[in-house]
Amino acid sequence: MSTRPLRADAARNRARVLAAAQEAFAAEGLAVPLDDIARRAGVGAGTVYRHFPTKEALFEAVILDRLTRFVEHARSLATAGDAGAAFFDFLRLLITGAQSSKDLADALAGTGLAAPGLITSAKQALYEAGQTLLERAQQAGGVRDDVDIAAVMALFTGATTALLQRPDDPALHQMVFAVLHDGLQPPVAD
Amino acid sequence: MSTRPLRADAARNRARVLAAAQEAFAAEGLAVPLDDIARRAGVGAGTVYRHFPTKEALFEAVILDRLTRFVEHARSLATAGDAGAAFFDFLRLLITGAQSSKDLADALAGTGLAAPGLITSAKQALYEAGQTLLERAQQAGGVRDDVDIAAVMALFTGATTALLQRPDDPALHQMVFAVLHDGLQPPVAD
Amino acid sequence: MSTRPLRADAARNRARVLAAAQEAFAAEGLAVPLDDIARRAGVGAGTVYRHFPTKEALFEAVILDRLTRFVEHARSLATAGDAGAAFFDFLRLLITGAQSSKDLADALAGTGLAAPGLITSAKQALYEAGQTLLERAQQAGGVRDDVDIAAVMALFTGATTALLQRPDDPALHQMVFAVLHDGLQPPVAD
Amino acid sequence: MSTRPLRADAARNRARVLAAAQEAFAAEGLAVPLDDIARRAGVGAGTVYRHFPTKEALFEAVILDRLTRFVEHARSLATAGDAGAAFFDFLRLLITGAQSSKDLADALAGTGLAAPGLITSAKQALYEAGQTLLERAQQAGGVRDDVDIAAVMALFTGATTALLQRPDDPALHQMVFAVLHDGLQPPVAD
DNA sequence: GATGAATGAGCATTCATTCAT
DNA sequence: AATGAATGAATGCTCATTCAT
Repeated sequence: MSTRPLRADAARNRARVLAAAQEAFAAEGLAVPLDDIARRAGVGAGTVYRHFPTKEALFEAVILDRLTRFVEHARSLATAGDAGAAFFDFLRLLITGAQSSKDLADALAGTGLAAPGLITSAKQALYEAGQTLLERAQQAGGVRDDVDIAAVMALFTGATTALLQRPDDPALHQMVFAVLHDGLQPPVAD
Repeated sequence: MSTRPLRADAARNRARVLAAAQEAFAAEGLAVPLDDIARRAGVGAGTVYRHFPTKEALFEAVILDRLTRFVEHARSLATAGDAGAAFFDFLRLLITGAQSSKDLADALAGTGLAAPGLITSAKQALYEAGQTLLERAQQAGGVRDDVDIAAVMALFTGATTALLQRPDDPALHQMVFAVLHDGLQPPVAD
Repeated sequence: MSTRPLRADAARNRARVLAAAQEAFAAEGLAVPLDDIARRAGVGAGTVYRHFPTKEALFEAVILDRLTRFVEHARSLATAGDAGAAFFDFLRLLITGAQSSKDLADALAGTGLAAPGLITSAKQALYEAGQTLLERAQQAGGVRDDVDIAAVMALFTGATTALLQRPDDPALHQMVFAVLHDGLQPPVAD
Repeated sequence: MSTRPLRADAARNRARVLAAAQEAFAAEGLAVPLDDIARRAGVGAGTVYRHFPTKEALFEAVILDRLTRFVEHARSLATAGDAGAAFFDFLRLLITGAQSSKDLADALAGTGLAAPGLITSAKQALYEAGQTLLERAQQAGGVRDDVDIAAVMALFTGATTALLQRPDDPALHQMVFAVLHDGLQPPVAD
């Protein structure tokens, strides 16, 4: 009749699986065998399936977790004083964050499998948060008016994917970011 | 009208296999089962292997074919009158061409499997051709001086990857290209 | 009475696979498709691979199992009173045992694929055990001095291979053994 | 209307295929791909099939060719003066000849595929020729009476198979032959 | 709930045989 | 007759998913 930590155990296992999957997907992409993830998590394959009905669902959960944090961060930037700076902070965050994870880059770029509904929603949320920042920046004159959030995301997720191949080249990253930054400036009034 | 091989022209079959592989790889990436490619080509699996000793070799041939055309085109631009325009023509070509092919985008971005030697060489050739155009453009004052060809390729292959998801949105492509174009301009002397 | 796995005892399945492989290899050599072995064992192909990472590993295990028993038997003969009799017991054992198994005959004769390391070691152990018996028999005057264990093994594994084709002819076996037995006697002192 | 060497060409091709197959089978056994044989022979795969309806038929022809020569040799020994010496010459021939050819050893030992009819007949012929030699030797007191040709063949084809693994060890061959030779002697009358 | 063994469809690749040229 | 391209069944092996314990 004692309160055995059943629920706690389950929750802990779920977390461990998620963490292991994050690592594994980030390192090797969707191709990593599910058994590997289970082993990394220190659980049986069956346990993974108890928490996630499908490998794809696990992938979804991993991405969702990451995207949610991005969205939160983006929202927290929405009230910053300097709208232009906030927008570029967001973009830099995007590049930095995705750089360490092949999976996220894939998900954002739409590469890989067809994105399940939840991921699409989360991307949608991210776009909306980004759009808020973009609009504020545009109104503040920090960003040219003739771009929308889709274009911005395409530019940055694309760059992220490309930079993922050269993780140890900060000069390259700097150049890429500089071009994007300058290209997003409003035209010089003459 | 039947799909059976009417005349066993080896060359024709090779071409059909290559074409089928191009389609298939473009549509689904390296993951397409080789049997599917064979079926699309209307040949047996063995025939694919007669022409390409390995699935990877087939992929290589497909990419090589595309890359070679790019390189040729790039080289033909090297003598154009307006160096800046030639450079941006090249970039537009890159985006347009890669847009229809996940495989090429992957290959250029370095995503997917480790690129076999020939592809690496072809990429090298493409970089060199691009570099020539870039340098001429920079000397002509059409492009900022502080970027190198690696950065440019990262920006454009990345954008290509991202745009691949939205093939039917010319406005988006236009915006993306505009940002990259403007971002590559030399700083305005004031 | 059904062939489906009633209780998923891994050990039992492993044993069934091993037994099936023994039969199959004995009957048809290394050429048996692994699926056939799986079918004989009443398991899926994947199960075979769970227990043996490779077809070759399975073969190795089968041979190893047999060889080990031979070695044990040979060693147990090393302390017998009559050294000559012990030696010929060993040889008879070899013929009898290998008779039912093309695979063992192959392995001993070195036919078939290159023997993996473990088999080579086990053969080495068998040779050593045989050598002990041979030397004792030679010292006791039961066997001619001008043969070594390699020659003896060549004679007996060879005979085994040949007799394998006529498993139901005890008279033939008897003749063969008699010739070998007499040929191994020391020269008659006159 | 000239007499083009059609027949001659065909015959030459057949011979080349046979020679190539002999080499290939001797070196690698039945496992050698038919295309390799065709390439070695400098003809197309189709040409091989024009002369031999089946890979197995080609194998059969190769073996038959070898066996026939053995039979001829054996028959030529049947009239030799020293019946015992003739018999042992035959046996030595067997060992020497088969030693260079995995395929023949296989065929004689009955290893490999089920022997097609023709091979069985040729083996039969070889047995008969051997039996003649054996009987003459037994009558001359050169060989023990209680063995038949089947036993002798088992002993020698077996030894051949085993020795095939150690082609560069003449001392070993010598020992093996010595044991068989002595074992075949008639018992010493005391 | 957790475990990890079992399943079996799926994939790249080989090769004997056929057939268009 | 010869060629060698095409065929397609077969094989070893992987891995997402299920299920007995």
